[in-house]
Amino acid sequence: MTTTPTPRPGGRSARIQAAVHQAVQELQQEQGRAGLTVPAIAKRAEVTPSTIYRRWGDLSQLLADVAIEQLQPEQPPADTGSLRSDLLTWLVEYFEEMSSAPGRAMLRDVLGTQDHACAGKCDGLLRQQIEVINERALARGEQPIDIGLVTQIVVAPLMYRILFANETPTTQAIEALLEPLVSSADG
Amino acid sequence: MTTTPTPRPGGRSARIQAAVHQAVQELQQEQGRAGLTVPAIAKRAEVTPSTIYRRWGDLSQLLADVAIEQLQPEQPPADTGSLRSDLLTWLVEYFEEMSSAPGRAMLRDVLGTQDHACAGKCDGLLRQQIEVINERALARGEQPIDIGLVTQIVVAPLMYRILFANETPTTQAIEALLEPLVSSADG
DNA sequence: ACCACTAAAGCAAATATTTTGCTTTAGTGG
DNA sequence: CCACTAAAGCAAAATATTTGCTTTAGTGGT
Repeated sequence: MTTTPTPRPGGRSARIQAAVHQAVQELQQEQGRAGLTVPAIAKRAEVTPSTIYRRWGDLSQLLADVAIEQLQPEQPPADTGSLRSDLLTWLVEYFEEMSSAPGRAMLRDVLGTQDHACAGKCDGLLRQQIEVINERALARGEQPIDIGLVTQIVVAPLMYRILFANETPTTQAIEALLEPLVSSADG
Repeated sequence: MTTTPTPRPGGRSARIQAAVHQAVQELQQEQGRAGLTVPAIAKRAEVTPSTIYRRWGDLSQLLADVAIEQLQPEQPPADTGSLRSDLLTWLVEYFEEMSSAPGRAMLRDVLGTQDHACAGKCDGLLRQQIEVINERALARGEQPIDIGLVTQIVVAPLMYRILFANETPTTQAIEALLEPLVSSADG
C-alpha cells in the first residue's frame, strides 16, 4: 500500500496558508493594492517572507491563489422557482461581483499570473454553479440548459465587455443575452 | 493661441521609448519572461533604470505598453474578394496569434496591468481592423457587418476559450461561429 | 507513548530591485 | 543664441527577493 496521498496535509501547512490568505484579504481591504507587498503580508500573517516566497513563488501567484479562493461560492445559487430565474438571478449577482472594483482586481490577478491552471479554475467554478442550477431544474422536471451554450452566448460576451470594454453589464443586458436560450418554459 | 499640444514630443523621448521597447522585445525573445527585469531592460536599452521607473511606473505597465504596440497591425487585413472570407481569414490569423505562447503572454500583460485604458486599446484595434474590412466590403457593394455583433458572437467566445479554458481555437470553430453572421451574401 | 524521518518554516546574510533627491542634458520658444 | 523646463542620469537609501543553513512539528513505525 502506498502512503501520503498528499505529501503533508497536516495542520501546520493549512494554518499558515489560512493565515496568509487572511492577511492578504485584510490588507487588500484596508489599503488596496498599494499596501500589498510580500513583507507586509508576511508581517500581518506572523510568518517569515521566505515562507511566502517558497510556497507561492511571488506576489502575483499568491494573489491569484487568494482570488480563486474568494471566487469560491459561499452559498449555492438561490432557488427562485425556475431554471430561467435561477440562472438570471445568479448571473446578475455574478457579474455584479465581477465588474466591481474588487472583482476586477480579482480578474486581473487571475488572468495576469503565470499559473496556467488558475483561469481554468475560474471557468470550472462557474460551470459547477450552473450545474447545481441544472440539477435543481431537473428535479423540478424542467429541461436543463447546455452549460457550454450559456458560457458561449451569455458569459463570454459579458466577460469580454468587462475585460476589454471596461463596461459594467446591466441586468437588462444580461437578460437580453439569456432570453433566447431559455425561451422554452417559464415566464 | 495655446502651445505645446503634447508637452514635449521632441526627439529624445521618442528615442528612449523606442530603445526601451526594442530592448523589451529582444530580451523577451531571447530569454522569455525570466530575463525580463527592469534593470536588465535598462541595461540593454543603454538607459538608467530610474528612467524606466519614472516613465512607466513598473515592469507590468511597461510590458503592457509594449504588448499594445505589438498588437498594432503591421498590415491591413488581406483583401480576399469578399467580406465573408476577409473576415474569416483575418479572424483565423488574429486568434492564431492570440493563442500562441507570445500572444498569451501579451494578453496576460495587457489584462494584468493596472492601466485601465490598456485592454480598451486592444478592443479598439480589433474594431478598427474590422472597420477596414467593412469599408472594403462597402466599396464592393456588399453589406457591411455589425462590429458589435462580431465581437459578441465570434470574438468574445473565442477569447473566453483562450483565457479561461486554455484552449486554442481551430479554424473550424471560428468558421462555425462566424457562419450564422455572414449567411446572407457570398459562398 | 516514544523515536526516527522529513516537509516545511524560521533566520539572517547576500543579492537584486525600486525609490528618491539632486545634477545634468537636450528640446522649445522667444 | 539664450533662457526655460521636461526628462534623463547618477548615486545613495530604502525595499524586496533569494539562498544556505537551522529549527520545528506532523507522520509512520515500533
